[in-house]
Amino acid sequence: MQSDRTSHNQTPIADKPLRADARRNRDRLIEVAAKAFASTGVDASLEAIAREAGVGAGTLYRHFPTREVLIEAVYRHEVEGLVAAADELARTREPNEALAEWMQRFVGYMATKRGMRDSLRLLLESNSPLFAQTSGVVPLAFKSLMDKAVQAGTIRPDVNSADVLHALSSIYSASDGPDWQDRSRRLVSLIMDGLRYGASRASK
Amino acid sequence: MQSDRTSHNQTPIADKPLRADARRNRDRLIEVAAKAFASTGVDASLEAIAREAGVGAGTLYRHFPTREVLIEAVYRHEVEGLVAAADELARTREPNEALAEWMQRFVGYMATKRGMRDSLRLLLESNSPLFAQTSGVVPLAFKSLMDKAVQAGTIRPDVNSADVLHALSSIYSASDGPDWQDRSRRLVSLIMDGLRYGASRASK
DNA sequence: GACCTAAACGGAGGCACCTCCGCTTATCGC
DNA sequence: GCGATAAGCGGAGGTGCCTCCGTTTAGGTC
Repeated sequence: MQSDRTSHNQTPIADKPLRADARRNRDRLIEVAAKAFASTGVDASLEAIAREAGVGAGTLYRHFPTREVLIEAVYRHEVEGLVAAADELARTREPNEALAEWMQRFVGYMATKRGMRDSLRLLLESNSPLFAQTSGVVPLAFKSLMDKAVQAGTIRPDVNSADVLHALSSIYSASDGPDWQDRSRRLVSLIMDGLRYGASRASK
Repeated sequence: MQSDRTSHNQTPIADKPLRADARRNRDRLIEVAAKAFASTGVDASLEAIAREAGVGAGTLYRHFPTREVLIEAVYRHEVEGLVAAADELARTREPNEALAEWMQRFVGYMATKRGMRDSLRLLLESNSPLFAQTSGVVPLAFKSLMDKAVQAGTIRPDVNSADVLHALSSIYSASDGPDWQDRSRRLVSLIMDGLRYGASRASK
């Protein structure tokens, strides 16, 4: 329970025990920033974000000294959300259903984050430490969902999960027209049907 | 004298006939900006530049809508200056002397522009149209100076001008210590002596 | 529950960016 | 020279960035 006898709590990613109010403000800032970045883009006014979160500019800058740090935090939060959703679905739904649902969420999620597209791409290309930490966890979570469905026999076993994820990402990239929402949904369904095709058990 | 009968003066790089006051302000802005960029770096306050040039912010932004445009203009101006100096020296001095003098100027010039180093490198790497227009004129001017000295017999003929220019650039890059000024001067002299070594005629 | 202190807050203030628009002036035809 | 007028000027103003520091408060101690 307690291992902080020595004072070297400098673990690479120390989850320092923030004070309750600090943690509240931090979370709220990330939440508001995610919305702002998604709609306005990553150039959204930091002061506006602070204002909407109900804190002063000083608080924002204390938590996130630069815009980049805030962007990273938002990205990390979103990734965690996707993984958590996968876990939750895996626990509460049938494998087949969980997979289909998560795929829809993934594309919908990506599409709403249009504003962050460019900077995320930059982040991925740079050698940011963030990437090392979050890289791969989404594909991993997705693979796990697919494996479960394969085991249940509702989708075919001969499809590479990375390929499917890549396809989903492409859909997001192409989400530009006025009706991209519906089209994306249909495309995802199509992919899901492809997975079902020739499975050992019919899936509803 | 006048070829503007038709209204298509949209040459790629139109040297539009600016009004006298506009041209004055423009030149003054470039001059001040060059100094500011060299000392403070390319992040120098644009408002400060406008103030020092004795014009309003509006005037600066009308001439140079973005910081990048201003940087480009400064760079272009500097390149033109170097080329003009080469022409002038070639006309008014002995080939041998002209070459030595220009080399010293080149290094001195580069050294004072430390603040622009990074952004210039960026400019060179990017596919800015600026580069296509100015690329090569400095090496060309330098080669011309060297050729004249070779013809006069005061330097040896078997040295590649591009190599020498590259050496001069290196000196500039290494100009970091407290006495870089003197050291640079000595290094340039050394290179010049190397060029003289074994020339057909002794040069003073 | 009272008190203490380090942690956290938040907003005023200083600086910079950039735009907008009423005023000034160079230039040209007469 | 003398308008006319388009070109140019410049600074006020609205916004955003970021810091600094006096004030507030969470969370532990007795």
